This record gives sequence, C-alpha cells and structure tokens, in this order.
Amino acid sequence: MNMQAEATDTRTAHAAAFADLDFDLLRRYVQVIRHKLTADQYLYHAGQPFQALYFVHSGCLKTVELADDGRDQVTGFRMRGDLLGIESIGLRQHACSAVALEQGEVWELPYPAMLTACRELPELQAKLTAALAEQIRQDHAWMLNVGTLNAEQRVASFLVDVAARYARLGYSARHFILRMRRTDMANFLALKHETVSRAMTRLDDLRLIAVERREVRVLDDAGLRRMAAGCAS
Amino acid sequence: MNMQAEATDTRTAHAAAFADLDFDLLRRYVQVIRHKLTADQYLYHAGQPFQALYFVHSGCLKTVELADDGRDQVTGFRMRGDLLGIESIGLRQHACSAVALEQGEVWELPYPAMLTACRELPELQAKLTAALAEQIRQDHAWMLNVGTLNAEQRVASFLVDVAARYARLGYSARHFILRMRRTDMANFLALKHETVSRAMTRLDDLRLIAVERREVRVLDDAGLRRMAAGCAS
DNA sequence: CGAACACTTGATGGACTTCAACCACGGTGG
DNA sequence: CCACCGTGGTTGAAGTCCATCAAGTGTTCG
Repeated sequence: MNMQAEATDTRTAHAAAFADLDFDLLRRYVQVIRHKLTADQYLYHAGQPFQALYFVHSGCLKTVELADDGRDQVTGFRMRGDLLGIESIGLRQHACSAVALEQGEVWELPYPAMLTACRELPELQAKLTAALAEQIRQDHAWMLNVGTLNAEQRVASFLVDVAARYARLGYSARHFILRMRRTDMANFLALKHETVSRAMTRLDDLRLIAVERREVRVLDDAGLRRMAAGCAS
Repeated sequence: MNMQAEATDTRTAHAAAFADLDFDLLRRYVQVIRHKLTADQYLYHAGQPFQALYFVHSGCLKTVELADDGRDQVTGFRMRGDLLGIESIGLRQHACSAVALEQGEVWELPYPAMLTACRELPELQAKLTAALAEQIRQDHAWMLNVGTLNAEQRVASFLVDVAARYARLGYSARHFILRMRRTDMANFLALKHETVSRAMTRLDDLRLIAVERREVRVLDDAGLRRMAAGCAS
C-alpha cells in the first residue's frame, strides 16, 4: 500500500504525532495536570462538560460511543502518546466516554489554555490539526475493514494494528499482551466475543499466531498481514 | 460561529458549519477557484498530491477509501456547504478519492493559502478545527450504527440522516431524490445492494416511506426514527 | 475456598450474501 | 419510430457466516 509516502499503514501512523511534543515548552502556556487512573475508571462520561484534552502517558483506554437507547460502540483504543477528547472539540459536552482498561496516567490539558497556546505556537496548532485529521483517517480505515473483511480477517487486521502500535512505542511487535477483554475487541470490530474467540483460535490453528488468553505471539507476520488484507487464503 | 449548542444529532450537525463562512473575507487571503463537475467525475484520486480543500457549492459527491487489494469503502456523501479533503491534512497525498454523483460545482481552496489565512483569521482556524472534529463525530456515529443496527435499521437511519441534511439546506425533508445508486448506499452501510433494495421495500411495506427507485417520500417520520434507533418494532 | 468474571467451545438458527432472473428506464442508431 | 442494449433496481431461492443459546473451563480476587 504505497499510495502514501509515509503513513503507509494509516491506522498506525495515528495521533502519536503528539508523542514528540515539547511539554516543557507547552507548560509555559498550559497548566498540565496529572491524573492517575485505575482499571475500569472513567476519564470522562459522554454528556459531561468538555473542558480539556488528555494526553495518555501510560496505560490503555477505550473510547465508547453510546446511543440513548443503550447501544454502545467502542470507537478506539488509546495508548501512550495518544490524545483523548479531540472528538468533542467544538461541543460543550463530551460526545463519548473514555474508560481506562488498566491503571495508567493521563495528562490533562485544559482546552481554553490550549487554544491560546495554539495562537502562540504554530507548531502546536499544526500538531493538533494533524491529530484530528489522522483520527479521521484511522476511522476511515476502520470503516474499510469492517465493511469489507470477514471475522477472521478483521481480527487479524486488529492484531497487526496492535503489533504496529507496540512497535512504535518500542515494545515487541512479536509478543504482547492485549489490554482489552474479548468483549471490547468484539464490540470494536462489530462482532460478538464468541466470534472473536473462535477467530483467534483459528489464527492459532493456522500457525499465524500463538494465543493464550490475552497473550499473543505472532508466528507468521507476513501470513497474518495477508490475512488482514483481503486475501482469501 | 456558535460552538454549536445543539449537535444533538451529531450526524446532521456536520461540517456544514463551513456553510456560513464569509467568502468575501476569505478571498482576501485565498484564491478561490471554481470547478464544474459532471457525474462520475473524480475531484481527486487517492494518491494524488494533496494541495487544496474543496467547498461543495452544489451537487453531491462521495468519498471512497480504497485498499491496494481492490477493496473499497464509501466513507461519506458531501453536499452543499460541506468541506472535502480535510481527511488528507498532514499528508502529501490524498488518503481517499472523491467522486461526483451528479453535476455540480466545488470551490477549490489552496491549502498553503488556507494555512496562512488561518493565522490571520482565528475564526477560520476555529471553523476548520470544528469541521475536523465534527467529521470524527460523524464517523463515530456511523460506527455505532453499522456496529449495532441490522440492515433495515441502517437504511432507516441513513434516510433520516439524508432528510435532515436536506432540511438543513432548505429543501423538503419529507420528499427527496436520492443522489446515489443503491450500490453506493449499500457500500456505505456495509451491506449489499440487494439487501438495501429489500430493506427499502420493507420500509415501504411498513408505510414508513414510499419509495420509487430514487424518489423517497417520508410517510411516518416518527416511525422511521424509531426504526433508525434500535427499536425492534 | 468459592463466587464472579473472562474465555472457550459446541449446536442451532437466522440474517445477510450470493447467484440468478427479471423489469424499468434512457439513450443510440438502424 | 422503435428495436436494441446497458445500467440500475427489484425480487426469488439457496447457501454461508455469524449471532445466539448453552455449557464448561480457567483465572482472579474478595
């Protein structure tokens, strides 16, 4: 998938552009507030006043979109270097919820201060805009996957994506621990958890990965990628 | 530029915030170039250099995400007041393609000029940022729908959305002509065109709408909305 | 230790896809 | 003018994949 010089895999090039931000400089304009999170803790609820963005310093969170009739949809997972809350920019209240999957730490960036900082630091403005655009591309890649891939392929694609994100953070792309439950993966991939479970064991049977609950070992990276693309085999 | 108090229905509040832009003012900074489009004409192809955003002045276009293996996914439809190309901000090349569904006119806004204009006009910067965030919310709403609704409900939801967009443009929300083929609707909704066709006739049988090919009359707005939400009945 | 939760696996049914035929419309050219 | 063809849309029948229901295993934590 050339098409795009860098950003080859648009889903991995994601908002992590924010990771290399100069926080010392930023702190001159914005009072950065640290928050520790425990597993299952809400960072913010849909409907709460939108007042800040959040930079993930450690841990993993999920964002959940919910309808008034109770339907819910996991729209993404965020790790170190990712920005949270950007989807609510321009609103008075958060459009979705963010929940920690494990303990971790986020840095709160009050939005009004960010706005003024953006005027002083064109670089910051550019990064924020880039993060927003990147989020759109990530979502579109998701649409493509969910709209065109079957269950096994979606799960394979998800694993390839997770591996790439770990690699980007300096961890192993070959061996990692999933941070989310099967239910969360399933919801994100528009499947049921039983289907995800079966897909995982199938990928295991095919010797593409070795799974044991949340522990994943990538045995055949190329094969997994082939599966993640539309390849029938 | 209100910061939109409403946006209850995030899918309809969309990027049209750009519609009320002061183009006379903008023209001082940006050379706005008009382009006529005919049906099926590409405004830009994925992979082409990204150099401008486009404001839709008339007509309707679809944006299409494509994978190297040939899979493709319609990620949205754009009408008057909508902004095109924002998903490629931060890249050198367009991340997706944009195709006209009928004849129309778009206004090209060269991106470098837009960037400098944004420095001079904070209002413009705010609108661009808001448009990006709104696009994310639209995409997340789509994810929620595709992830949780069955075929009939998705089609109902789509029609409610289209009706709202027409209403916003001053047209009838009760009687309109769809601009896209069944295949495009189906692709967008992650279904097959036969399924969309069947869903449409089912909604017709239920007296929620009256369909004849692309012509749609909304007979029971409340019922259609109920169907579009997760209501079983 | 036991209860709650997460995950796996099996059996069944249903919703959507696939394949196929048919119809309606619009344009073209004989 | 109308036969002809291509495209888009509808409808039917059969097949497939995933959801659902259900049971059972493993793990974690009070």
